[in-house]
Amino acid sequence: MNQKLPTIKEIARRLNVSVSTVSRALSDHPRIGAATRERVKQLAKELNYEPNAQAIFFKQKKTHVVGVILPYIREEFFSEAISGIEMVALEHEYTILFGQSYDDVEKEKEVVNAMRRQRVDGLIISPSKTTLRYDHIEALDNYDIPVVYFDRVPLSEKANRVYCNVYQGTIEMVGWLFNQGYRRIAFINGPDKIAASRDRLNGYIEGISRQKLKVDMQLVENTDLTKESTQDAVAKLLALKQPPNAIITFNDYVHMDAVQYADKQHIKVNRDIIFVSYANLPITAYTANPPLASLEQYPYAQGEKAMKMIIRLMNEKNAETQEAVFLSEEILPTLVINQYQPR
Amino acid sequence: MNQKLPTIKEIARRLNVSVSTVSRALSDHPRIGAATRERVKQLAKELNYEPNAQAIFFKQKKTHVVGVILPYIREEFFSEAISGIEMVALEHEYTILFGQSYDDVEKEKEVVNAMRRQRVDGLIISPSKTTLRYDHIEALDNYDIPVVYFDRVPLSEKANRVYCNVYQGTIEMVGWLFNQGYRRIAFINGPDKIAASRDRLNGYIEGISRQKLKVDMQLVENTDLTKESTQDAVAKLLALKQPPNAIITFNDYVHMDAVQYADKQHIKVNRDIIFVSYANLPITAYTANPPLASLEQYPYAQGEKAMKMIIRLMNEKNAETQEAVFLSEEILPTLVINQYQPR
DNA sequence: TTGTAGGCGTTATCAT
DNA sequence: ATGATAACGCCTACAA
Repeated sequence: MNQKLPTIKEIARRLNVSVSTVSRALSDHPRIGAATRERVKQLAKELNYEPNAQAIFFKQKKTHVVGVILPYIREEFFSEAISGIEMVALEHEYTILFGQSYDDVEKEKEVVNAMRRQRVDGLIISPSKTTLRYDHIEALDNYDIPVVYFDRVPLSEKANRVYCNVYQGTIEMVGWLFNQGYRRIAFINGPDKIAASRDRLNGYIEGISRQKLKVDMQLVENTDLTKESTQDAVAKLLALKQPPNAIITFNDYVHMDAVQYADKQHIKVNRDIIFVSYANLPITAYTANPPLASLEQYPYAQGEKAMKMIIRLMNEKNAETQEAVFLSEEILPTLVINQYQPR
Repeated sequence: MNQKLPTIKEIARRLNVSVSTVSRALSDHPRIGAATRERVKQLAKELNYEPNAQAIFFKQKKTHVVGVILPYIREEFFSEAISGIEMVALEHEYTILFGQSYDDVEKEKEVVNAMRRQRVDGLIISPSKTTLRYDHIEALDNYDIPVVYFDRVPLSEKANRVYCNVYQGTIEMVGWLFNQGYRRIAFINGPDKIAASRDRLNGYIEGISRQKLKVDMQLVENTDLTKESTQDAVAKLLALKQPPNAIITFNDYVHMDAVQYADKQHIKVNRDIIFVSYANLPITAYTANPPLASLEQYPYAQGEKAMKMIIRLMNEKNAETQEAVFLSEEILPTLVINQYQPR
């Protein structure tokens, strides 16, 4: 073929009617003759007519594009999340503009601006771990671009958020460890500025307290999520006069670095010290020492919810309604116990 | 703010000049007075004017959107690849429309059609493993949408392709195994319909032959890439009268399933039988039994090349030039030897 | 029930 | 050097 794509104008010309007639016929407008409607639809089908989405979006001042910014797509958690986003987007005929921040706030700014210039209708973002101020994201408000924070949500409630309640999950996790007989429960938390870490810590403290144990802050370390930092944290815990017999790690990636190091230090992972974690990534099933338990955070479901939320916000924007009401959706995690024999 | 975004029309109104003057001033058109140019640029800056990409693309009949369809983004190989694509896209102000086929040809058709309706300017695709016919993709030719096949390329040369030369890589791999003293080298290949498998097999046969060994097809099994199928293949190899002492697997995911099964069968992985693989995924470093060697295929670089190729094709399309010339780019893989002690 | 015309933001082609 | 106008594809208020 390679001929030009048919337009309503072309159909109108061939049928000797006006473009508006064609437009109405194709959109089943009530005030149109049944006969003409069929003639138009018939020819449209023959010509393989498809409306030009670009033209429609342009006229409507919409792009039907939603920006999605994630730290690292290669992390299974985020690739699952974007799959959930994609699924809902496809159902609603939205398109995903994809970008990574590589956990770098400067890169994040670049990508946010690129998306603004592309006039995305909305943005779903899981901010980088170095993002402490949200100015560059909040600036989108000036452009009427709604934003949904996802998984890594700001502390402030003045934002639309979808996240997993790791606070509750952590309490449950500590309770489970207690019931298994563990009393010296350590925690390798993430960067202390981010909400994900704060929630875990609060859950940990609450969980320990509920078991009438004393919170010992010597058992709490932080990692900036690099391998080196995680290993430092493990080393500090191992060097304690009374080392822990259980270690909770920030997520499965931290877990993998932690147990790799522990293994090198001749610790029998999940026997001398048991390890539990967050995320429950399928890939851990293949690793030498999977976590004995991991908190499933349902990234796919989170992605779906985030996309549904942004769609709702984009529609409300049209309606020009309310005065700064923020949406929030919480997912309850599940503690998944791994069935396997530690070596 | 929340006011409407400024347009050239608005700037023109305020400056009492015509829109065309503004347009020319902003685009540094030669026939424009230096004074007016500065006045316009000044005001544009004050108003934070940004050209409406939608309007420009609409007029140019371009979307500046490139579709990318991958089987599974959660596979590290593909997430690396899309990162390479993203990087080049960003540099050239292209946007990525993202979709997954989940290795299902029907889903792939859906996504391809969705992208066609969105009028992507080009498509980069790594076809699903169940894609045997390419009609639905080739149909894009009728819409003047260039296609670049990526990694999993069709056998036919009548397509634009970016791929890794696993044929050469496999020869090298077999040579390395031979030099290490292994003589019974088995191969668990992928689905035999896809080019990736064909190339590996040819490389294997050539590699074995170059070492003056006899090709024994009993040592060659196939997997459809599911865990079960892979385990069947391992089982068959183990059941041979003369089992192999080295096994090459289709990729690191197949490797992981294979060694997990071998381990259950009380094989000492990488001692009784050594395992080598393709992809060299970082995640394997955390697994119980990483491949002793893995063929690095540089997915990021492949992604970059694919994006550059599609950009070139999209530009040529404009020029309405040549008669079906197909581009092809090949990346040479590297055999990476893992430094670690098998258990 | 159908046609006409204007507009979305921008660029290009004519004029002036 | 600058302005007026048409055009891209579609929709819609208004007119007939």
